[in-house]
Formats: sequence, structure tokens, C-alpha cells
Amino acid sequence: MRPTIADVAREASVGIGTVSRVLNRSPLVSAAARERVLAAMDRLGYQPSATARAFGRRRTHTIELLVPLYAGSVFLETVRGVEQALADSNYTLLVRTVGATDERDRVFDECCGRASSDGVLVVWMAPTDAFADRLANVGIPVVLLNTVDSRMSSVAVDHDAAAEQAAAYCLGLGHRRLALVDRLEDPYNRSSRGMCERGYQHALTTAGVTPRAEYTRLAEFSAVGGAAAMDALLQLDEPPTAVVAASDAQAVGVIEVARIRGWSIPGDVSVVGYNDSEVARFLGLTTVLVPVRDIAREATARLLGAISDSHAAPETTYLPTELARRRTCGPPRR
Amino acid sequence: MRPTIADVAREASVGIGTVSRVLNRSPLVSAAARERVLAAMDRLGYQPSATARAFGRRRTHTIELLVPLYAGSVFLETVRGVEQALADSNYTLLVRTVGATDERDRVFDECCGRASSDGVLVVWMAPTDAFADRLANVGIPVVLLNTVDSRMSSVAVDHDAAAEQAAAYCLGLGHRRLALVDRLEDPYNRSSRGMCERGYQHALTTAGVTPRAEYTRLAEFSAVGGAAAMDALLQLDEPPTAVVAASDAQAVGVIEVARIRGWSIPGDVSVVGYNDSEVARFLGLTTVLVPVRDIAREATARLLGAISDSHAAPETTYLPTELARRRTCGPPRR
DNA sequence: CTGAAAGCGCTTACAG
DNA sequence: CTGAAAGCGCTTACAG
Repeated sequence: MRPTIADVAREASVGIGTVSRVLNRSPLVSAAARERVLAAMDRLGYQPSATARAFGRRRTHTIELLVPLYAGSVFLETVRGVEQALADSNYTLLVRTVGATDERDRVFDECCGRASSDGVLVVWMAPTDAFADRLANVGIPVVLLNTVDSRMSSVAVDHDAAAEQAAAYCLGLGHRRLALVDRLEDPYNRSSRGMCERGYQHALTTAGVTPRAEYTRLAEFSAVGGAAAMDALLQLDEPPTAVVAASDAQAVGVIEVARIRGWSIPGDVSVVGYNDSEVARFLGLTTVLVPVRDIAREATARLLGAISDSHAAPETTYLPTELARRRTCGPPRR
Repeated sequence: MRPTIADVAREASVGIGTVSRVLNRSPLVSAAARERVLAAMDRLGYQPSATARAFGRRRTHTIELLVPLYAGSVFLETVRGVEQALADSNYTLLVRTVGATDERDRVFDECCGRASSDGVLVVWMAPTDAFADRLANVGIPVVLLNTVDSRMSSVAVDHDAAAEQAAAYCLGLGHRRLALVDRLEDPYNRSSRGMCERGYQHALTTAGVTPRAEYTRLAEFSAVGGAAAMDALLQLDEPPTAVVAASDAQAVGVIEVARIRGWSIPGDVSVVGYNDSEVARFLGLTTVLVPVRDIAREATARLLGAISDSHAAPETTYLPTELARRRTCGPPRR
């Protein structure tokens, strides 16, 4: 049998309260007692039971991460960031992935019902009203990563500003026929708007370029989606000379189609991606850098704060993006 | 306050034992009592406390997944498979990622120490001796995914057989100058052998082709690593006409370098990847399909089995791989 | 600074 | 089939 707190207390000739205090680094322990307890723990190879502690404190010391499957490569980086922020907190990370829309609703639901965690992190997913309400009722703090909702805290990148940054860069290179291969802001909601649409248009109007409807494509969030969109764009009478994509996956599709059709990059067409992935880096894709790990770290810190101070007001933080200028953009051919 | 089991018992005019039995679907409850309890739960909006249950049963009802960062794209699919196998078990998934070697050791260590889970899943990582010993001592069941170790259960793909399959395919197309861009079997152990080396050599000797040392490259497990290896291969007096890579990431690097050097694929050189990734699929890469999700599902089922029957003997299961024949392989130019 | 004791919300023999 | 009771291993007032 694993030794319990009682075994340690007996071994150290103290009460279990003292052992508990040592465990919790309480200052209310004499140096001598602390020594004896520590020695006893060591002798017995004692490890406190996480379950019993959670039960005793009425806290699970667990954080739940809800992540949609479409997050793909962002997943690992996010988990990594969360772990870093959790490093010396002895909190533990529980993960739930979300596939289709009905699964999202079920996961949201169970997350509130079981209340098996002290806090929830939602990755790149819009909360439903039902979820927001229940969470508020149950009193479980939540922080959104890369999605903004006024009812709760979030740490995000300003997608429109990022898109504007990408578009402005292309415009600055001299492009006037600039297309957008966009994705749904909320992939679980077919009627949501395009994620980058506003920033893209703002950049154009600022530069005095009139947006053209045929240059804006709402594509599936994948290489295949990007390829299909690029296919259509290249068949236009006046194909674009530059394409801003809402994800690297889509950008890869755009590039592949361009290559197949014999368009050189960046000679014939420039391409900008979004949210740096390993492949993007390798392919020399010019792309918007989203600080995924920083977002996760910051969001987790915020969540821990909200857990210990339940009166913390919801707050939205935007982290800056950066444009990685690599090899897929250049001035348009004259 | 959330209602507790006592509230339900009072509301239903039964003892808490009966409520507990209803909760645990025990047959030792009369239909009438069950009805009353269920109704009371409903009225009160009762949800049992996961923490209290875990504590009472001396089981955490939690499974821990240890995954190295180099697993990359395999991560999501694995989590997905685990979740599917866990679907109606009310087990919960806890995730820990592993970066460098010393972090691996720390994670292994804590995993045994805290004993915060009922079982452990280790993804594509060789267990250390210390880990194996402590796990056996503590009595926590473990299943390895895609790594084989005689001391514990594992569900894996036979990497050598897979490499042989890939090499044999190229040989069958007529290639005789066949190179291998390999990766370390255990990336945390620089002196481990190449993951595919034996299968590759076996395929060659079976086909009566003498392996050449300069055709076997142990490369870093990334696109950059594959690129570097391909660079060296193409500078040989007799460059290979086909390359088998130990991962899709490496294959992407191989392809990119070939393209840059003006070698057409599959005209001048054929390429086979390993462990289908989304990009690979999109690029039409011929690759070895590793059933990542099936492995996760099967491993999880095995783990749940070991948790409920602690006498289950360690067992190794190999799942078959398949070769996805796509567009990066063809016969050698004469 | 310290110990004895109550309490956290379940599960599980036990007696009936 | 059912209820009263002990027990799981901690935390946390409370009295000293």
C-alpha cells in the first residue's frame, strides 16, 4: 500500500495537520517539525494522493482544454503553451477534441455538467449561447483562445488587423489585383462571415483600390479548399496577381494549383499564408505569424488568475501578429 | 450549492446507498426506487461529483497520455482515437507533452509518482528502464503506441516490415539505386539504430541488390533533415533513382530539394513517405499509411482491459500498414 | 506553532 | 432489495 498522510505523521511523531501544512508550504510550521516531516516523507517515499487533495479542497486542480479538430497543427503548440503556464502550479491538463457541430454542443454541455475541472480553455471556437449561460451559472471560469466574445475573457489575435497587414503588404509591393481566399470565422456556423474579409477590404479601400466581388472566395479550411478557390481565380479574365489566404493549409493549395497551371511564384502570382506551420516555414511561404504558444500561455495565466480570484472581470487581450516575409511574394509583373 | 447525493436521497426518501446504486447501474435496486431516485435527480439537477467518486473508488478514472513533441501531426489523430475508445467509459483524458530528453525523464517520473491516473498511454516513445521498473512497482498499467518493448503491452506497426514494403515497391518498379532517408528509432537516444534500416536492407538483399552504405542516411526528423540528406544524395556520383523516407516530413524535404535541383518527380527520382499527413495527401505523395487512430483506439481498449483486470499479461499487437500509391513513384528512367 | 476532529461526497461491505 | 455506517486521504477551522 502507498503510505498515507497518517503514516507520515506517525513516522514523524506529529499530527496529520502538521504534515498537511508542510505539504502546502504553510508558514505555520516550525523548522524542526518541517525537517522531521520531510525526512519521514523521504523515508517512506510518500506522495500525496492528488485525488484526495482535490476532494479535500473542493477543487479538481484540473484545467480542461476544448479544441476543434480543424485546429490541426495549432493543437500541439497550444498544449505546449498551456503546459508551460501550468508548470509550477500543479494543475493538470485535460483534453477534449471536437469534431462536428453536434459534438461541439455535446462537449460544451458535458464540460459544464460534470464540472470536473476548475477552469476551461476554448481553442479557436465560438462559444454558443447555451454554453456561455451555463458556464456563468455554474461559475466555472473560461478563457477563449483566438476567438473573441464579450461575455468572457479571451486572448486572441486581431484577425482583421492581421489580414489588413497581409493585404497592405501586397498593395505596398504594387499589387492591385489582390484576391482573398478566406475561411469561415466560425467553421461550425455556415452563415458566419469570412474571418479576414473586413481587414482585407479595409486595406484595399485605404489604398484606394475598389474591392471586386470575384476576388473574394470563401473556401474550405484545407489545402483542397485553397486549391479549388485558386482554380476559380485563375480562370477569371483578369486573374489576381496576389492572393492572401486565411490559413497556411489553404495557401499550400493555392501554391500547388499555381504551380500545376504553370504560374511561377512569386513571378506570376504572390501568395501570403496565415498562421505559420512547419511546412509553410519549409516552403518559404510568406505568412502571418500567429503567436499560438504565447496565446496559450497568456490565456492559461489569465485562467489561473480567474480561478483564484473569482471576481476578475472578463477581459480581452490582443496579441500582435507579425508578417514573416519569405519567398512567395514579390512585385507584380508589369 | 450543487446538490449532493444526500440531497437526492432525502428528496427521494431513500438512503444514499440506494442513490449510489442507481448511479452505478447496480441491479440491486427495485424499479420503483430507481424511478423515484431518477426523478429526484432530475428535479434537483443533480450531477455526481467526479472528484468524490474518484476518491471513493480509489480510482481516478483518468488516463494519461504522454506524447513527444516530434509526434507532430500524429498527436491529434491519436487523441481522437483515444477519445473514441473512451467514449462510453466515463474515463477522462489527461495529456502531457514531452520536449527534450530531460523533460521526458521528468515526465516519466512524475507520471509514476503522482499516480494521478489509472493507466498510461505512451506515444511513439521508448520507455526508459527506470520508467518500466517504477510502473511495474506502482502497478499502473501502461500501453505503448507504435513502440515495442517486451516488458509491456504495445500496439504498433512493424516499422521494418513497413520499410520493406516501401522498398520492395520501388524495387518492383525497377529501381536498383534505392536510398533510405532514415530517422532514429528513438529520437531521445542518439545511439539508437535507424527505424527503417533493417526492413530496407532486407528488401534489397531479397531482391538481390547489394546495399550501399552511401545510400543510407540517418537524418533529422523534419523537412529540413530530409532536405539535407537529399542534398548529399544528389551529389553522389551515382545518385539514387528512388528514395524511401522514414517520415512524410522528411519526404517533403526530399521532394523540395529535388525540385530545386531540377530533378522531376517521379521522372528522375521516385519518393516514398511514411505516415500519411494531410500535406502528403495533398501533394500526392506515395506513402506508407500508418493507422494512427486505430492504434490509439486499440491501445486504449487494451489499457482499459488492463485496468479492470490487473492480471492481463503484456501483449504486443501489430497492425498492418498499407502503401498509398500516389504520384511520386514511377519506374526509373533508362 | 500544533494536534484532535469534523468534513468533503461518494462507495461498499454489512446486517437485515 | 435497502439503509445505516465506516472508510477513502486529504484540508481546514478550532482550541490550545
